[in-house]
Amino acid sequence: MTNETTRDGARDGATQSAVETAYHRIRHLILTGEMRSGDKLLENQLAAAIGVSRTPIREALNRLNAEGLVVLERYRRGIVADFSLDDAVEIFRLRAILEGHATSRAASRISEADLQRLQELERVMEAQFEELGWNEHLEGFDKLNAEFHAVIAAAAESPRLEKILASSLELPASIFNRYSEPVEVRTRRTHAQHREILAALRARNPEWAQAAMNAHLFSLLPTASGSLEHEDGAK
Amino acid sequence: MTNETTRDGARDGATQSAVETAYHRIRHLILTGEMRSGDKLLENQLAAAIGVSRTPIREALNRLNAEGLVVLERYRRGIVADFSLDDAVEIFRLRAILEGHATSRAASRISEADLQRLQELERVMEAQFEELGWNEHLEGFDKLNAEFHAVIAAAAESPRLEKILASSLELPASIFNRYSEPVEVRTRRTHAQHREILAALRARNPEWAQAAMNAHLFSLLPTASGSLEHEDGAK
DNA sequence: GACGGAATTTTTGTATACCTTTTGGCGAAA
DNA sequence: TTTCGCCAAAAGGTATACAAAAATTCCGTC
Repeated sequence: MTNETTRDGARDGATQSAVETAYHRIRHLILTGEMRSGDKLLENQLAAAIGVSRTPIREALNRLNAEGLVVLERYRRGIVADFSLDDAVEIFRLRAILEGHATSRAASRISEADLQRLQELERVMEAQFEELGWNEHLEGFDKLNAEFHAVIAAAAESPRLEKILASSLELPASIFNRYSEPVEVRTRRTHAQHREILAALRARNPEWAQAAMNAHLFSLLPTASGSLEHEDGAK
Repeated sequence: MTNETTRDGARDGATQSAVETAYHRIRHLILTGEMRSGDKLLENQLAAAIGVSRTPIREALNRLNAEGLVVLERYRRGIVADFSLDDAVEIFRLRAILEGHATSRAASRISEADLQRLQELERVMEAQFEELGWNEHLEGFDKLNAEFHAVIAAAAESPRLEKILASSLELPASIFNRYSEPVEVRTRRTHAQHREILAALRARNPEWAQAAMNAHLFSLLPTASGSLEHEDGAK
């Protein structure tokens, strides 16, 4: 029962702590949609599934609670947070403000190496899209896209800003896809916008970079007309 | 030694949890300057002082770590975070951006009751200042001022924005006073600025309100010339 | 059959015990 | 005297035990 690692993907050199393991595992479950809004998060169950005791599970849940991904109430079972359309809009609005600011700062600070990295990331994203088509490229895309934005956030050289963007303004991909335009519509535009952001950073033009990032994020901003046809029978 | 409450100010009706107690107590120690940057936060010691076990202490320290007030490293003793001038500038810049946005939103949403509350808060702040003078009014001022800003943040009706402002962009008062202009210079101006923000909110003018809040915060933004004469022997 | 409430089970909150790692000191060798 | 390394003490990390609250079940009553 209590062998150390039941099965894991994150087994690098330095053994990571039990709470890190638990945190990333649970977070992944939520962000990928394997656990859906309202699902119960039972400490014992999670502890057994991940192979650690309740203590690190509780610590992980508290972090996720602070990040807004789970809802904890005293003596009540934790549940996966629910994201309404309003929540999605709020998150994108705040992302636009903060990531726009970050991009502006990055324009005058980013290193040549980071610019190369951004270009490489975008190149791979577009190549995967050409190769795999609309839907199959999504799994790889999310990861690469996250790093694209993370590189820019880091280049802003504002640690608190970086942390807020990374931890307080996340949205599960499933929720995002529910409220946003369908992939087919937004993919090509996203690539064009990424290229423009990159160009603005290369030009070291803060205003342009900020505006391009804002345009990118606001174009993704969920609308009531997002994709009403989805309506599956879950509810 | 281990009686439940050695001494406390937060003893309301509903018994609050041990971690809440610990969190608020430790946070207060840091924000008021009773514990200074670099001071060691030993779990056993805090547990004994507050009268709970290590478990809630650890939870509280983790929250404070996420908020940036303490620094935790695996297997290392926690310490009170150090705030450089750059940190203070960063915090004020982000506060200006986010609180400006919040004030803009508040202008078109704030209730009459909240406007009354803001006016009352400002009235008391000014009265205490007139009565007590430059320095003695400070303890009361910090609390009232915090509520003034909190009321506006709440009126923006953006829960994540409110949470970020309340938890990720705090600065210990002692640090603030170290880097900012001396009280005598800023107090009267602060009151005038508060009145202007209130007027802009009353006028329900988002641009004005945002600009007034920005002016308020940027005027407080620490500068290298802040108060260089302090130079005590700590360093 | 539906409703209400008490007993039981489940689940979370806190304390404590145990393990791993760091920290600091002491002594030997250079 | 300094430095290195080892050992003991201290501190954090995790597991487990116990307490308190909530969720659920099971009856009895209407």
